[in-house]
Amino acid sequence: MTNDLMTIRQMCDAFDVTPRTLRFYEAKELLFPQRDGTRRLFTRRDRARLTLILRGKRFGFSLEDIRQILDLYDRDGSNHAQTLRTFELAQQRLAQMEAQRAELDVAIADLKAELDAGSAMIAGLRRAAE
Amino acid sequence: MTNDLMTIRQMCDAFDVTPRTLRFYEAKELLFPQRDGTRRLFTRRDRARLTLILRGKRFGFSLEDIRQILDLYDRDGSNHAQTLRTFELAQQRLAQMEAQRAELDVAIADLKAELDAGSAMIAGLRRAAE
DNA sequence: CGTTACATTTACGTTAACGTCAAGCACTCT
DNA sequence: AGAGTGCTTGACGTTAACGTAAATGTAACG
Repeated sequence: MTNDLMTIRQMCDAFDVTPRTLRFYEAKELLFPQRDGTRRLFTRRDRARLTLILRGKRFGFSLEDIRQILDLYDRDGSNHAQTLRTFELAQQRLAQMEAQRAELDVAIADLKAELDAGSAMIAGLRRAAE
Repeated sequence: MTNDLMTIRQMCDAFDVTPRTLRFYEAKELLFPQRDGTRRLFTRRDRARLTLILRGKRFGFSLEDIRQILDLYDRDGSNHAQTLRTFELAQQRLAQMEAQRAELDVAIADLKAELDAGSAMIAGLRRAAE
């Protein structure tokens, strides 16, 4: 079986992050590796948390958002209200992302239109430059 | 007819930007207002440029990108190669935006899936918190 | 002339998520 | 002992696009 404790390098290789990132996450209290003297040893719990952190980032959550969510469960892993809170955050984030996509769609459509229209944009630039 | 020269406040009202923004754009050499003593007076040319700047921002261009494009036409308003260059930049930006939208679509789909699947994410968070 | 209302320059502050040194300890191999 | 490798803790640097505050000017109104 895989050793339960991993060095910083093993973590970096396994999750494709830099040592700086792991130390940064520890400083931000997202991870809590054990110590062997001065060296960090990451536990199964750290790996589970890191997995969630990276997933959260893919969803566009900030590290601070993620830390808060993780903390909710640190302090009370069985509170149903906390679970609901997490759902709410996820829903909010989803709404944000969809709004962002909508804006992006408009911008893409506009830009395409200008390119297709025979360079209205270019003409505009000409005028702006005199 | 509208006065050809506008004060900073008239510009702010007309374009919905702050004075700081206009001064910032001048510092970045995107605008070149005239002076009445110490005060700025924005010309028709400045207004045309600002319109393009704001349009460029909607498309996600950085101010530096915009400045470069504008400069191309400042230095040579009739060079066909410059026009092509602008097209290229626009096309690149379009490709970026579409890639970004694709990523966003994946993230949205993933997040929806986790929410719909009966909180796989929540379960993961529980485990990560122990 | 005093106040009000805008204007100006200068310059530090903000935000996120790390990057990039610098200096030094700990172990191992030879 | 010396060399090499890897880990550690600081601590400042980076990026974009302004925000914000301080000190000052000046134009018009009454």
